Amino acid sequence: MAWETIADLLGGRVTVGAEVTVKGWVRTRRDSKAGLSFVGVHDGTCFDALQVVAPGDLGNYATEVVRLSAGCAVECDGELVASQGKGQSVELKAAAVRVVGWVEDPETYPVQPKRHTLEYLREVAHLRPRTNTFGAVARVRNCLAQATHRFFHERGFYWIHTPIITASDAEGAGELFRVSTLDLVNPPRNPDGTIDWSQDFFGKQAFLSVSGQLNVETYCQALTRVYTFGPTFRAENSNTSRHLSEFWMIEPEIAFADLRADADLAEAYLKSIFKAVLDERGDDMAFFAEHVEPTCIERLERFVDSSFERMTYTEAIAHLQKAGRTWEYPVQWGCDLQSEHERYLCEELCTTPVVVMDYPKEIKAFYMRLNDDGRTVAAMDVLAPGIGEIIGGSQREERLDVLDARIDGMGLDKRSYWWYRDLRRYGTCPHAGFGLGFDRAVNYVTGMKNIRDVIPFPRAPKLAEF
RNA sequence: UCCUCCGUAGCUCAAUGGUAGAGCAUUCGGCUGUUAACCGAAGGGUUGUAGGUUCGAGACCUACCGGAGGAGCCA
Repeated sequence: MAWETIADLLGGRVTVGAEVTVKGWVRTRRDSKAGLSFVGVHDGTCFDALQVVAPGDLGNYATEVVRLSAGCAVECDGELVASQGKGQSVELKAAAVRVVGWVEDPETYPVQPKRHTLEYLREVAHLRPRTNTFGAVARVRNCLAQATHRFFHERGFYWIHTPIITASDAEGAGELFRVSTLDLVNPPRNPDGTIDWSQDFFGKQAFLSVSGQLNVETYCQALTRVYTFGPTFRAENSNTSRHLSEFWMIEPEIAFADLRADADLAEAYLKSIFKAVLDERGDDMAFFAEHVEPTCIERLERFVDSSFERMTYTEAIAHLQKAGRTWEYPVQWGCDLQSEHERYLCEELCTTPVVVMDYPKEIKAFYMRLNDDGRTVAAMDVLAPGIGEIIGGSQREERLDVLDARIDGMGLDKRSYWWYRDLRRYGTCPHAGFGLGFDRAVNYVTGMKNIRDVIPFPRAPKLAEF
């Protein structure tokens, strides 16, 4: 008998009348003393469960079938038949139900067939994928990841595997996790008492990468269109619903391109992966719309059909000053946009994602290209309702003299960037790119409020149990 | 890291400073081609931890631990 997935059985890809085997985990059991039981079986291949009808004349009916509880692993053989009941089109008329793995203490099985809080489920992260919510998140997350690779592949981008261990805090993008094999209790020391990093594994200080951007720029300057997609690490003591210590970032980089082309790419990319979710994960999105965020489907549909609002930083400041309200953080040209400002722009003023471009150079990174006005850089942030900054990008400074002036001006050491500066010495060209917080994108799509609930095993301060 | 709120049964939550309760789950019984089924019964507690106030603390005070929301940092 062929082993079929529940997605294929419920999706009409197996003909009614076929003899099949199904393997999965029990969600619910309802007994009919008329002599049969209904067992809801999930295998995670789609949102819905398969109803397995177990007749009372099965050899193990009294001894095993009626003892099935949530979480048990089973294999069921039987005929796929049209359902007599409501709620499902087809069901499995079981000829055999084999219990592969029992739940040893049903009373304390952490995932009961009832509503659990997301906070509680975080404490049982090894079992939460068995719930409707986390199964749906996992499938949508995968859909977004596959759609990401498809989007870039179809446009001639190459996926570059940038390193996870890096020897320099190149970007200055935050606190770093140190990678070291030195003895913490008794490290080798220099004559002046400081730690002698030359004796460490890499012969110098090393850290987990906070961004693949600087590395991927080198491949951009050879392969034209490239991107990274991998884990990124920040050791900041951030305790919020939108920060993780380990998160996944997508960073495309395009040569012979300016900031406008960069914004165009960001918009096309987001629309593409959101459309994939609408096309491929209707079952899961229907669940999110019903139980998590009622507007999540129409929000995506509107997103795919409309265009981003675009404004300059200077225009954004003007909008905020005209908003007719007092801000906790006063608004004036030159200040960084705070959460309350970003929220107003995308949630109230536009009610759509907004691209803010051309920020003051003082509040942005050294590698962003200086505009002709001499006071702004070609940077952009894409702000999404409910999430905040989902994309940060820029056109890169391709002129060596300007780049050097920026490095000096920010008090950085040019020698640390020798290979990055080399790119400007050998065939430099305009180029641009952005970083997308993948997990934040999953939040936006699903309507899930906390970033710890859209990554399988969240890492955050004091959180690394699983 | 800062501000605010929260911590009671396996889970979700009640309980004026005065005998710790309900729903779901679990076990047992009844009923039914059932849909988070339904009806009845039973078991289940060092109220996050450690001190303190009080005749008496789940409740009030202090510290710590854990969680949530907001802020900062950012993606």
